[in-house]
Amino acid sequence: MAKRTKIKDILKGGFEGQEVTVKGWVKTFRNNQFIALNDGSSMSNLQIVVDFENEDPSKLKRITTSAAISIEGTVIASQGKGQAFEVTAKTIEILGDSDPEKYPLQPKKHSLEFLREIAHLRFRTNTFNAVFKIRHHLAIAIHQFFHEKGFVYMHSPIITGSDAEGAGEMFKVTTLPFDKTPRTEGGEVDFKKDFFGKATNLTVSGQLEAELAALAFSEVYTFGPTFRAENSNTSRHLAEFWMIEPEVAFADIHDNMDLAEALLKYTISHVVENCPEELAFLEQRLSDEEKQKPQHERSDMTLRDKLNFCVNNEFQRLTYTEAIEILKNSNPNKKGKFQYPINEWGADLQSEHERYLVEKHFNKPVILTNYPKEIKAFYMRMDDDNKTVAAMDILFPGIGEIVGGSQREERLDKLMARMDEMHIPHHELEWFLDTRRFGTCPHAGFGLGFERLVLFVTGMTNIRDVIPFPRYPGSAEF
RNA sequence: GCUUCCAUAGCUCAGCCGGUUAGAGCAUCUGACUGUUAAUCAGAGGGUCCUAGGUUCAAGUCCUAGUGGGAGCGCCA
Repeated sequence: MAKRTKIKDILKGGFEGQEVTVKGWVKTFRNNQFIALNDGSSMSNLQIVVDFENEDPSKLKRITTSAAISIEGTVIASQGKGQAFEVTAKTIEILGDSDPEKYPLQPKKHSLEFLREIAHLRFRTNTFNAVFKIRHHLAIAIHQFFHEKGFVYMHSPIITGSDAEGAGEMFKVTTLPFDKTPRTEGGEVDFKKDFFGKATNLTVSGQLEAELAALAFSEVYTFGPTFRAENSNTSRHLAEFWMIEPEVAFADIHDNMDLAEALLKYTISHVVENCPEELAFLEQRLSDEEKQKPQHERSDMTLRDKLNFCVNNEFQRLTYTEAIEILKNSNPNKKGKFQYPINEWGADLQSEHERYLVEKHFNKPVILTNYPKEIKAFYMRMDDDNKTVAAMDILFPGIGEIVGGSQREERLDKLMARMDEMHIPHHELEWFLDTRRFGTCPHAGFGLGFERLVLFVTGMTNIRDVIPFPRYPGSAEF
């Protein structure tokens, strides 16, 4: 095949006067003369100038929106105003036709809901080009951050034999036939006959496995798909999502907060530096959206303002107890504006409370720590007061909880006592308890929801629009 | 799972108090134009008004149920 020059490189300059071959998909074909060509290397299109008077009219008719074409031609300084360079076509080859009567995308704004229904084609839009480029850069930045710090990237299993991870409903993994499942004498499903010889599920968290590795490598992280079979119907939950879970030995909750804050700032500023074109586009998109909203709901910060603000300011750290005091004395609580009024210590915080703290009271990312033990998981380290645990949640404006983590309970007796209180059978987790038997040490970690980070950085509002093929209740298309 | 809003052309939407043959912009097709920038201009085609019941002389419009979608809530990352 003829060597292809990427459109991104041509637009950068330095090709003037050269013969090139470019390939891509037609965005628009104007005036029977100008092709806007895109190959995905850049959000910007390359203008191809066609000598229509000397070109086969039947071929010109096949240059339709989203047709794949190959052009040989010369790079010249553009005679038009919209771009610095363009290519005058010498030969045009149609690689793949696109029937304009049937192709659903037009050169105009489409609703995100419509594009979600044609997720296989939405990659060809500017918005999703930008979103998935940023998603890529965030993933790379995460690996880079941990690699530079000497963390070991650990692959935790996707199929798990443990049903005690405690992070929600799980998807069953089985090869047993549904119509005639083998039964034990007691009438229960006999999982001894199943593929793994036991009941298995898709993982809801790689944390417990990451802890095992952390107590050997000191610093590890996982980054992989995670599954929750919850019937969650919101703009920030998915049934299949990607999660980053670092786990660090010889670290306490403060080290944990420092790590999470540094990770978020590093990845966000990586995107600010490396994706200026994509951010500029999404910023414009967002401000157009905001113009549709009533005045009081509009944000006075642009997307890049928000990102820079987040990078340049300390996250607000406070304890659950302090947060309850603020909420108790807040105007909306006094005026009865909260759907769930805050009366006493111990109440679980609702999203209206989190939003008040983050978006109204502090107006910046907030790290909440030391929650009551009753509303947190069994593995979190008990504080000296025996009432709270060393948990930490990071709350972001517009997103809510983006990180959930804790210092882990490293003391065997205390850990087992908590398991008993929460009715978690020890035999399921003997392997986990072994880490507390053989060289236990203080350690901490957290889970970062990757799509929630992508949501924040792109300024998108529905999590289904920041993962290529979203899975949620009632939907597993493509 | 709960609350609430929505469903009319390929897309985005209008359609008044229930009353004639359901409209617009964009897209598509035909023609014109030929340095355009979501090109422009002229014309044409395009409808199971989500589905099923019901009320009524008459339903896109009102009622009930279902389906699908959005937003909010819960579960959480």
